[in-house]
Amino acid sequence: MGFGLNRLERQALLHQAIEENPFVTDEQLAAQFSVSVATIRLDRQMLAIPEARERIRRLAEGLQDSVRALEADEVVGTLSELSLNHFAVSTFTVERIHVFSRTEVARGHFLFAQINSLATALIDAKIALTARSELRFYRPVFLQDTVTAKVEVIAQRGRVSKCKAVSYVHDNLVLGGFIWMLANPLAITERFQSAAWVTLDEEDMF
Amino acid sequence: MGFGLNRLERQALLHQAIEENPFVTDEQLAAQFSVSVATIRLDRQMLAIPEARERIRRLAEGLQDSVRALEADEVVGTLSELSLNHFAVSTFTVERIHVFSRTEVARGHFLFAQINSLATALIDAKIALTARSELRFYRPVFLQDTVTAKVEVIAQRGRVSKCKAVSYVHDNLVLGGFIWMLANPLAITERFQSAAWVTLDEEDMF
DNA sequence: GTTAGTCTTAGCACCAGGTACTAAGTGCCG
DNA sequence: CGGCACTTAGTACCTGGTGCTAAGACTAAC
Repeated sequence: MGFGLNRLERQALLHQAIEENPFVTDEQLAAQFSVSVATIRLDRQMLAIPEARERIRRLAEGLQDSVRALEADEVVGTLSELSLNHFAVSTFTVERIHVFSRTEVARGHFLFAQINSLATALIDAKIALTARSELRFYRPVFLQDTVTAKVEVIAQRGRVSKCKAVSYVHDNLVLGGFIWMLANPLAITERFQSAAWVTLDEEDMF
Repeated sequence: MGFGLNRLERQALLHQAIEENPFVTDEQLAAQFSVSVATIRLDRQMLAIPEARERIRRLAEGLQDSVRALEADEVVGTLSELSLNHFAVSTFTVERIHVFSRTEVARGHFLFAQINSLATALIDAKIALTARSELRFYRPVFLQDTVTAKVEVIAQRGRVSKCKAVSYVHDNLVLGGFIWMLANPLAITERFQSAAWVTLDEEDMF
């Protein structure tokens, strides 16, 4: 592989190879292209491609960022309005990872996740968990669409808040229904001992 | 910070510190805990914590894996049984990214995602979309728990399948309810022109 | 053919962030 | 006081690099 290439050809392929597998070392690349390690290093320098350890570190940092973003925001989508215990609005742009590759239609659970995150942020409590949901999915959402969701508290009984949820793409209703949130469930750390949670029955779900 | 600790205290905090920031080097840790680099190395060895470069590499590899998994699978969780148009079972182990960091309780939308993915896989059609859901969340699920979900077609009218959905951790009911799936929606590519989809009304939702 | 220029290579010193091991403290406990 | 757990310093070695210089190979122009 990679014999009889001139410098420009090799550099183009080099770029590609590193993109494909960022974990590859200069030594492996040298073997792959039948040149010396020194040549690979010069090529990398010309192409401004960082060394393997740096490439790996950047990958890992990207991951770190996304994990942190998820932890920090607690919201899928970007929160644009928030009035605690009243209503909240977020927008969410559908990316490649959210769609069925064949049809470019967003998977339903991402639409649910937006609503669910929004409802979690809306409840003014240290901890808020989803207790129930009733949702209708009216229209498919496509790659690149921006979905605007609004969740609104419409009733509250004890620790349970009933919220009305809707989401739109432009003026087209995408999803609508209700989601019930439970604030500060007792004894959350006593795994599956949390009686207060389990005993919520239909009566509590107004 | 970190003065006057004995070995066990220091090792516990060390574990925590590295988990929080996997990019930290032994030198930084040594400074943080006011001990020598050698001590940190011995501690890491005892705790079987790999070196910084290895930690970073694993993070980066995990990222690659997870991106691929999401693109490849189409299913959140691992499909363990599938009888098309009849029932399907999957398991899903709750990881760090799925939980609220404070409480280590899984976010509701991941539980939904498991059910939704399973229902999508279950319907024997080129394309299947979520049309409606009614779910109760009975118990919180924690980090490291393995959730087993079953979705079962209980009725079918035209292109709509009504499915019963449940998920458990061991024998504890976590989530239960119904999800309606729409098979082969017409004109899916005509964005928001898909009349057949929008005109589904309550009548169709048996 | 010679010469100039480009491209490639080898060799060397140096670096961070380690591993693996030995030897020498240090502090506390009975 | 001895003995043991713990900590530290020091050494040699490792990988996957950087940065530099000097030398060789090839080509193209004169």
